[in-house]
Amino acid sequence: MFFMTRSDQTRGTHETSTDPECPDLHEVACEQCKLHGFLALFTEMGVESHSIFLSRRRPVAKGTLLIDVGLPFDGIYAIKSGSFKSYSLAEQSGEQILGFFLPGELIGLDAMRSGSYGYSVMALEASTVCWMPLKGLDALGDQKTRFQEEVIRILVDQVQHDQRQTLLMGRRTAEERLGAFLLNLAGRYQRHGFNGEAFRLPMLQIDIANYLGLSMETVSRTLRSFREQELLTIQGKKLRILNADCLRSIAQYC
Amino acid sequence: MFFMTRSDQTRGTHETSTDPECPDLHEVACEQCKLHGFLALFTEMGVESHSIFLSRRRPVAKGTLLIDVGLPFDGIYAIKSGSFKSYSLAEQSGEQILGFFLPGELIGLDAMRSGSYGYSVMALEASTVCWMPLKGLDALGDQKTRFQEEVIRILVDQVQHDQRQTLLMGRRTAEERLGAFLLNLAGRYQRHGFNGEAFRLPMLQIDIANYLGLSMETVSRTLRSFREQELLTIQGKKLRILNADCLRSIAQYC
DNA sequence: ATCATTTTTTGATATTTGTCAAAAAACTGT
DNA sequence: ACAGTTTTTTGACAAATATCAAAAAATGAT
Repeated sequence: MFFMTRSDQTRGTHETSTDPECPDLHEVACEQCKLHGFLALFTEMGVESHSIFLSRRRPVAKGTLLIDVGLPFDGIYAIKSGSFKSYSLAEQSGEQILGFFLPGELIGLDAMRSGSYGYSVMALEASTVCWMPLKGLDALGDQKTRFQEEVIRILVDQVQHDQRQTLLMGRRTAEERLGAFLLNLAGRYQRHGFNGEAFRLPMLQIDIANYLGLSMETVSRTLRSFREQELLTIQGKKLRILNADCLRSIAQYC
Repeated sequence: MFFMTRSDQTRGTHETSTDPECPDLHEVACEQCKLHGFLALFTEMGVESHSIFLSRRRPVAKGTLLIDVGLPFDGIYAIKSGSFKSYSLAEQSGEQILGFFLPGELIGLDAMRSGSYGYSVMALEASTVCWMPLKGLDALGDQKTRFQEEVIRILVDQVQHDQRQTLLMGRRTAEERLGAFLLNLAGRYQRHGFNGEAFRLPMLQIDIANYLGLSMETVSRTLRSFREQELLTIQGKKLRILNADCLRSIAQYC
């Protein structure tokens, strides 16, 4: 009671040193990026096909729209560093968060078929992306098959991710949802070569709440409860998972 | 108050005639089935490739496992008639419903990559399926490209469906979830050539509850509320949507 | 560093939903 | 048609979460 307040234990002020193992900005190596499978393929295919799919690096400032709903499909984006949220605007309830994107992940492949993007995508922080126009596929001839295999691989991964996500959202309690959400982020960071125990939580709590179908206040209170159970610590936007096993048992499916 | 009870208005006994427009069993025409795109492709390709993908009709009794978790991938199934649920078994909370499958829909394409099915699939009623072994793809040579385009098309559809589903699950209230669930089913029936206003609800309410992360009792009470608002009627397993606009405004995103 | 703005936290209260128990209704097989 | 079983419905109450209002903390700009 008189030793330390919870605040002293778990939340840093701007003077407190932050977690040294947690990077200030996540930047994925090209080898860890989902675009890499494509690129490796093009290298094998030779220069001419590679030129069709020229990938260009581009910075995106915080709050900028990378994709606006309804824009014609012009290719896919890979996140090099930073993070994004995708959302749609519903008449009645305003913005609805559809998902978050982390370094190494692809945006927009699902718009290939309909021909236009069905959502908007905004940078949550200063970020960089690589862009791949995906035009002139037919010029590849029979090598197109290899390309398609890669597309199928990625789509199947995405189907599995989305289904796990649906499961997550079906969970009842705020603890289950938020726990599963954090473990989901941890797994995605780890899959791309980052520390899955200490990472940035780049989105606002109000966006997490919107995404998980909870109120902002419940997200805040549940995070406090996790801190009090010593499952994790939060310093600013930096999160450290202290007891992943326990968090997993709370989240139930991950 | 003394005219009719709600029960008289909206629920039939076994003597009451059921909705004539709602079929007792949904059976999709081959032209409406997602497998049809494949089949059309094989016809174009000639007999030899068609023989690789020989599709066989097969009845499945109620309660039978079509797929058991962990079984090696041996092809995809298309539902000709009836319905199925997919589920996984979690240590702690038992069965977790992952989704429902209706006539015209495909099961198992996402297991192509991992090589084994990640869930079990059980018939909710007496059903028939078509099976396509998906082996010997390489023998197709450069026609494989056409096949893969079809796979991509289906996977993209599935990604979009799953993302809409995730959205559904993120909705807070029981009315929003159940309304969105029913409209989702309606859309899927309609897409395969059935009446989207009067259709069977082949699954148990307890399975709907499990899937939506609600209690069985809340599902029952919410359906009653929908009946009292004259948004729909239910006679046994037969559902009729009376006021889709209002249901849509309750469900918010559909 | 300071001030204005945004974001998070906290408390009090209302609403929604889950849980438990029991009754009613629907389904199943004979 | 009947009896046993499963499924759905209902009521009472407990638990979880939303909402509203206000304070505290963090962030951003000058």
